[in-house]
Amino acid sequence: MDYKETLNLPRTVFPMKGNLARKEPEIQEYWNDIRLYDLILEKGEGRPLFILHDGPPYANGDIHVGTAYNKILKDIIVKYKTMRGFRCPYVPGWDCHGQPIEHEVTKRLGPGEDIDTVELRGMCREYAMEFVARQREQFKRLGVLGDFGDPYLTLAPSYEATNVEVFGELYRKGLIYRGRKPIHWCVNCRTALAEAELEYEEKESHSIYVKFPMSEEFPPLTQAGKPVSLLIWTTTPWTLPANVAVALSPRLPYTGVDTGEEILVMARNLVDGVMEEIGVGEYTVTDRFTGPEMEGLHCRHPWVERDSVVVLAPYVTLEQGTGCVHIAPGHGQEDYLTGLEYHLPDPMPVDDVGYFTGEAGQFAGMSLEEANPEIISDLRERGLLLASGAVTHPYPHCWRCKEPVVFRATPQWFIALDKGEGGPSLRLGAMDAIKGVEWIPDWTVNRIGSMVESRPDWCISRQRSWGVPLPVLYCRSCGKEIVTDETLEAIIEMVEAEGADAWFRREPEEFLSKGTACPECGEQGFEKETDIVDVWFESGISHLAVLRKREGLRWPADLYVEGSDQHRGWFQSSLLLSVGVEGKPPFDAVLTHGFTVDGAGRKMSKSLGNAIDPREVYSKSGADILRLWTATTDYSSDMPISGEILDRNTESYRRIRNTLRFLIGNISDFDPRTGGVPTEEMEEIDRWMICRIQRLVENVTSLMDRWLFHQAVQALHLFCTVELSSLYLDILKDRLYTFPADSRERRSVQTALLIILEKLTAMIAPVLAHTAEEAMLATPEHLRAEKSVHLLPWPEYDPELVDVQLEEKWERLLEVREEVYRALEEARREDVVGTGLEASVRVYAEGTLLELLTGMEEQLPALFIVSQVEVLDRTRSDGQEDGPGGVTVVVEKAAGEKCRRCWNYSSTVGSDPEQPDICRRCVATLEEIKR
RNA sequence: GGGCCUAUAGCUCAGUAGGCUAGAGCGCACCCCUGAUAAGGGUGAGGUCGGUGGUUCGAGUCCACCUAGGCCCA
Repeated sequence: MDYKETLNLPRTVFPMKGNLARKEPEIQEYWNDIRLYDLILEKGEGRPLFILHDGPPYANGDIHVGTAYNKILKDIIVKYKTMRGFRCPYVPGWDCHGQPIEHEVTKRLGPGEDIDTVELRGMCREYAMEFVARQREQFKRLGVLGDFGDPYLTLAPSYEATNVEVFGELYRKGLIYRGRKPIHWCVNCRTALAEAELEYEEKESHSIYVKFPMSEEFPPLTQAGKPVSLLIWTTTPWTLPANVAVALSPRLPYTGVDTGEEILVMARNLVDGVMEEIGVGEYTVTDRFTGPEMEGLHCRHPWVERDSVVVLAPYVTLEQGTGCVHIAPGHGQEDYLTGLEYHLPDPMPVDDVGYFTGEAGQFAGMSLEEANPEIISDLRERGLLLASGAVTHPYPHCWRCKEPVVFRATPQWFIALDKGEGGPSLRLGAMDAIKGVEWIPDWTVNRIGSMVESRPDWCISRQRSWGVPLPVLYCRSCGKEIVTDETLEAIIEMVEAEGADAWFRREPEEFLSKGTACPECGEQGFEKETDIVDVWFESGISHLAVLRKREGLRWPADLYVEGSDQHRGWFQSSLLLSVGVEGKPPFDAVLTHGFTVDGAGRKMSKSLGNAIDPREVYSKSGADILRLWTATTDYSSDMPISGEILDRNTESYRRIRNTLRFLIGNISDFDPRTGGVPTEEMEEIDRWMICRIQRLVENVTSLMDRWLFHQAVQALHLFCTVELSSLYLDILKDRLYTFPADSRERRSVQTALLIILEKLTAMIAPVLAHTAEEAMLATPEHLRAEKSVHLLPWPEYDPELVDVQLEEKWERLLEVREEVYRALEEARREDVVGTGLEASVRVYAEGTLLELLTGMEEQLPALFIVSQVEVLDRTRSDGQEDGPGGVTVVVEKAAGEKCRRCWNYSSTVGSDPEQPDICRRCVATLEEIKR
């Protein structure tokens, strides 16, 4: 007879192999069919809100592993909070405007293709929407749940209009002003260029050494009675008209060099090289001094009637030049910053097309190229030129026309960080707001704090087409800026109705009531600002445009979750704009995660070839593998990912999956309503497991609440591996398989297994979103509480079910079990036994342990998974050496024959002549089954 | 160059207010099982806690410096 037929072996449709690549899309389709996202929100009606406000990724390119990480992490949090009883509407967003898209579209158009702004914007919109659509599908494929049918887009008219509202609000509060800032400018294309639009190529430039004569006393040098000059070196003579200062290093040593007739100031370590360059062989080095000693002294501009002041700048180095750097705040980024620091004037004598204006005096009307030699010869005539030559160096060129670009200050709009009209400045307000926010991990508060503390005013102008216009009109005749409630209202209304295109399509007068005259000069002609607003401004208002304006949401958000680069980016722009408008931060908590790096901790890059493509992972291994990786990785620093790391995660995944499979398979014939066993009537080990699962719930919940997802998942995995698979489930097999299906002993296990299955499935659901769902759908229908695992509540910890005494007792039993296994392994190696069931075990113990074991003697064979166990008093036995753990274990071949049914060895095998190859217990079981 | 951060077995992580021979799981090696079977069980080998110096009776844990790496800035 084939006794296998008489066993209760596990049965399930839940396959061992996940085949996630195929299965996950089916599950997602199921979610779609049952409208899961809506169902969850409906179920959450009336519950407290938890708002995780999504930071908008840029609508360009496909998702990479960092984006995937971010979205999955958010999804895990949303799913967890949902299960914990919150209503969590999640509205994904996209950042749709900006230079990279405009650049890409312009590039596709080809060179020299000048098209109308509105037409260009249309193409950009199309481009952005294409990537929104692509990324949306990719995010959904990761298992992310949210309002993907109606995401927020920064190009939506009402969103665009919010920019104008916020600009108006800040303008009214006096936080916005017009200033100047240098940008890369192509005089040929008459356009501003972003860093990405520059191509660095070798260029031959002038190389000149110029004297700036001191106009006041500096005793260490001037006491000699000779003229003293600072010696500068530059490759751009045309920037000299805009010179206002000479910068020295705050650290390096300087010296005066006496040529006989005069004294030249330069960095001490550069003297030899410089003197050779200017062709002076005989000289003496005089006093040594430092930059700070000269700070604030004045020199004369070579020809303009103004002084040039001595300042200090950290970027002055010994790499080239003289250690004295000519500063023209309108012509360089570093110069500009120094200008801000010292409140220097910023003359800008160069116009849009690269010609000097009247401000350049004698050089007015010349192009920069024409002016260069003129300036040099003028310097020579004045005796200020010490050397003139040529130098070849990398220089930025325009990506379109390939011509060299210039650095040129233009009027731009700024948000003032330090202006406070009747209140604290934006900076102080933001610093204060930071204190009221929970920063996760906690040290990130320092990072955002120091950044806000030290950042310069925020330049919000961009010389671009693809974005939201700065809503400013100017008087055509006097240049007066016009920003009034009236103009703002008109602009907001039109942008709401037609999108920001309205600004580019309409005439300036359409934003003014008829007959409006300039309040300054009384004229009536106006023009529009052509700059658009910085995209960081746009995304920084998302909390207002989305949380405030959308139904069902709430301002401020509970949580923002982004990568660490957003301390400079979105976290900060959102904070500043929120403090500016509302006086409060837009979030209660901010969780920052690190960046993804490869297995060696290095950043991912195409050239290194170490990048992992999330799309490849989900289409080969499954999104749940990526989700598991996300959850098991500590986000507080860099998050490594590599083939090996994914492999390890896949292993963990299989363990969890198979554990679920075993649980599901063994409750297929169980219905708790008819077969459930009350906890107090359960077998002791089953009660113990009920206790363990409570501990697990407590632990995992606490870790999740403290944002320690990786530890929570580790705890779940450990539970599956250690407590279930290698211990409990292994022990149970005999009871589950060989006992009568409806016996109390078997129903007791099944009751426990079902409880464990339910809790486990629920707790993995936020992470293994698909697998948990699949597991739920694989359980018998009458056991399912909901249509989807994501509609379930999070398991509640019940301290009533924790029995500390029971735990202590079992802890000791498990220690003994370990000793038994060590002895069994020894016996196996000596060929005494193969499987544990071939063994009979004698355990020698003493004291309380002996008492404990004697009391459990009946159950020990099951616990050790051996056929026979005898507990003996060690103190009464001779020759038994002390074993570790307080016990000594002796293994022998089990007595009797192997039962063909339950595989235990027993001397009762053969006692029933009709069934000679099974044990007495199995004979009885078969009798019962027959009935 | 500056600010913030990271560095514990091949991989992912624990290491509580400095205190016994530094832990776990995975992987690996070897063995068992074949009634969770492209599964399951067992035993075991892996770490000078990035390096150097210091504080201390005692440091993975505190301090300084260095190295490597990450983000941001220059």
